[in-house]
Amino acid sequence: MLQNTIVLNKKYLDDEQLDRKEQFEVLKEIFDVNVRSKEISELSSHFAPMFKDGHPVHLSLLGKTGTGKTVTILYFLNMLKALCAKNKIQVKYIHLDLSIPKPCFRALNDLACLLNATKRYKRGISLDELMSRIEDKLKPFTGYFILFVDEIDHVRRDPDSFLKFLIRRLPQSVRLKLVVIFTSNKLNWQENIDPRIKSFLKLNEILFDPYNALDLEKILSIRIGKALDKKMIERGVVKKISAISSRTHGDARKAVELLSKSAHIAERRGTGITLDLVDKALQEIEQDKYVAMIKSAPGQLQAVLYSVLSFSGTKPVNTSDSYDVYCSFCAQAKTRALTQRAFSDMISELDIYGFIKTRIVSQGRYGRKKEITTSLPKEVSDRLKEIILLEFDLEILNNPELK
DNA sequence: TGTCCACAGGAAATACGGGGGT
DNA sequence: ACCCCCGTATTTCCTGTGGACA
Repeated sequence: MLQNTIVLNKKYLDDEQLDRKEQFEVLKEIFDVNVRSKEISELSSHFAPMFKDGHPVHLSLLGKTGTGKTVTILYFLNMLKALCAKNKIQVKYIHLDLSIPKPCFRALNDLACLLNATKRYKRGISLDELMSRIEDKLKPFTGYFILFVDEIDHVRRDPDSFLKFLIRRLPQSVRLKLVVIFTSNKLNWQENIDPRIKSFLKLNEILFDPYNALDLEKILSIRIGKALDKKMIERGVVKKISAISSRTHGDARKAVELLSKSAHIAERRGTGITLDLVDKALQEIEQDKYVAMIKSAPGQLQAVLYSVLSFSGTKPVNTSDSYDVYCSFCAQAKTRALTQRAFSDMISELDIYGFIKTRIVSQGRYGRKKEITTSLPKEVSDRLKEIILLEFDLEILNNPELK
């Protein structure tokens, strides 16, 4: 009845804390209840030729974040590996994780590192050199080589040469049978690649739909079984979380996060998880997102946000007015102020992140301006302002603009 | 219809900073 | 330690724009 009885094993609420083996255990349970079974069977038939000495073409997995692309394929590859071992088929797979955007050089370097072909370089070695080292490392190998490139569209700066290497150069210089699995959340990621490479790229596509409420319910139930005390959860909570999540994003990770947050709030309050708490958790997650984002943002962006937010009230502000405020903020914070041009870029960035909304309005004779409105609830914006002041080590700040 | 406001936003130039080579 | 190179951040310069106003 006392607090701390809700969460029994909190690491099962956060994948980061699970080691590989535990992750696979969870996955196995999930797949055992027929979640993603359609995709798994598509995968199976795609790789089936391997058992008849055939050569599957490359594969592209498409779907939004949190639809389980990575997880599913890792699970599948693991099974495949076991199956191959049983059938004496040589196979090796590598998971190249590009979830953090990186240039072609880094991507290749990462790949080389995964193969133990080189050490990690910042630069100072040519792309060509990297490629040859990778090739050399793979030359002795003759079986199937499955390269899982996660988030292919994150290769910035010259993605073509990266693909060219994988699709054209590598297969020609080694004897192994290469199967590349691409992952992307952009359905059209292939559209802007060099047509010459594209014509070489024969691929099969598998689409991952967002999870529906039923799937999410299954996934959540498994987590609950592992992590929480069921008795402390009000009836309908799982259904509610699943419904909200499937409606808004269909992202399993976020659904688990919502569950986790609800549990934490409940624990803090010493109550069970109720339906109301779920709403509360939802709100808090939203708020945390903004806070985390602004904390990790560069100082200039924080300053810009502060100056915009300091126009309390809902009336729109234009760029030059907020720029003035920004300048005085910088003066007090002893920071150098950016140009108006750069300031305007910051504003657009804040718009993209959703801190503010902007709209270009023409006032005819009186010029064109960008109207800025904040879309954040007051409490969030107050919280953000507080944090920014803290970051700048400014305790009190009188708002000179509000005279 | 033409003018002209007050800024938006593109392009090129320049400053900066960190890492590798020597 | 010193210099060079490269990627990124910021500045400088500039062209473009919708519509009220005359």
